Amino acid sequence: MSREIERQLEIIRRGVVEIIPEAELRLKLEGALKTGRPLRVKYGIDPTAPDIHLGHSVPIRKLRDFQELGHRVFFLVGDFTGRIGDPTGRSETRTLLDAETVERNLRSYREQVGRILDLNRIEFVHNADWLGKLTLSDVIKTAASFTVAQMLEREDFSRRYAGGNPISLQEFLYPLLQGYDSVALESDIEIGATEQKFNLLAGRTIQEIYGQEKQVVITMPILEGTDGVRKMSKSYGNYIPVNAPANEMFGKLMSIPDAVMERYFRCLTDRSEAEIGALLAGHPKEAKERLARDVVAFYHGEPAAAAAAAEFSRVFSQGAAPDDILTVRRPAGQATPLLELLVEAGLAPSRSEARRLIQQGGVRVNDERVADPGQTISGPGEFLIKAGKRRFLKLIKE
RNA sequence: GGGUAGGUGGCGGAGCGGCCAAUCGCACCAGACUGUAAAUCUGGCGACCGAAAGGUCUACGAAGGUUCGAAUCCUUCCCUGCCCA
Repeated sequence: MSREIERQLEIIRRGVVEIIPEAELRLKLEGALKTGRPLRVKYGIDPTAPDIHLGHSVPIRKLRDFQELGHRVFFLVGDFTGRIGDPTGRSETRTLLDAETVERNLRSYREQVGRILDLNRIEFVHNADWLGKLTLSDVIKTAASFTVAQMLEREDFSRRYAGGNPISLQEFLYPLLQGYDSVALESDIEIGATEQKFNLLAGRTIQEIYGQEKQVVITMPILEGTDGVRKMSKSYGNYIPVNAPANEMFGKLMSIPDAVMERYFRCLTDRSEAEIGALLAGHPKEAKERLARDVVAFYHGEPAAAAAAAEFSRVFSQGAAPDDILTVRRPAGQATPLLELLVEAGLAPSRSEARRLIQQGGVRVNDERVADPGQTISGPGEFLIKAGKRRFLKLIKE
């Protein structure tokens, strides 16, 4: 039995930042094994952000570990707390989402998360079910367990406070409510990114006031985005969606700086430390290709990953056009103005931009650089238009 | 409630009557270099017209006003920080 516990602990420890406290986790695992009652693992999600990217996949992959170890994974949909908005610094009061929107977001969420773990073994719960029923006395009881000074320990609060930026009082409620969720769920373990640490720990405090056994907190690293510097986030534009097509996912993975390859291996693949070490000791490009293939294979399967790798090498190493390329047909009888074509096909956002692109030598037609923004294309025939490094268009004049 | 400082482009942050579509930094785009990297260098970076020079329109919290002319002055309103209660 202790061997089984060690086995589970080893899997759980992999890739985590902190387990608070690990001794309690061991006890909980022992209890679960003894009674045959699996642990309840909580993970909170925000119903306003249905775009799941590889950064989100880090904690979700950890949930997958728990799922495979036979524990119960709960996805807690923050449909109530979503009204408050997690204090991320740029928070503003969010408009209340109607049930329909929450439902639609959740469907999209499920579809995406289903790419990472088994949906049939996940329980989705909504915190509006209980938070909406709390009385003012309940809220006061919960609020009494924290002081303002404790709240201000939270990094984003202290930073904003020190910087003279606004902190809305309701933001203080967020960790309290998230903590209460743990009470309602009788959570044994809560998983979140390191930036969630304060909120996760609040769960322990609040469970204690309600006389429950405290949850164990597991924090997961925050993955850098494709810029290699800032955290992966949709608003920074440095993210890789989990539902990105294989080729796109591969390309984006290849664009990360070498320095974060190690992080990506650890957070996104199942490679062992020894394997990672060996790969990093070799040629960086090969290591990065391995990384990209591993990750793409996880989401799209090995054949698709191999195809993406081949396509990548063809398009970018050799500068050839990709397979599936946007194609536009125009009558051969009249000259097609290149400027308009670029905008209409979405290769440039505006005519001004398209003009700039041409003036800067960023546009090629059949591999020949275009110098004149007034250039037109006359047919008949096929023309391969390339804008910048990775935007292609095929024009057929017929 | 009183005092005081502010609200400028995706962000930070200059400007404080005309030379401002707005210095600069970040982000972003293109070119060079390369391992499609990253770093670096060069150029660009509101929209529309133009080969270009240049022109037109929309923008500096909101609405009015003063002026030949306002991001810059005045009035009202909205929002925020700080200090005092």
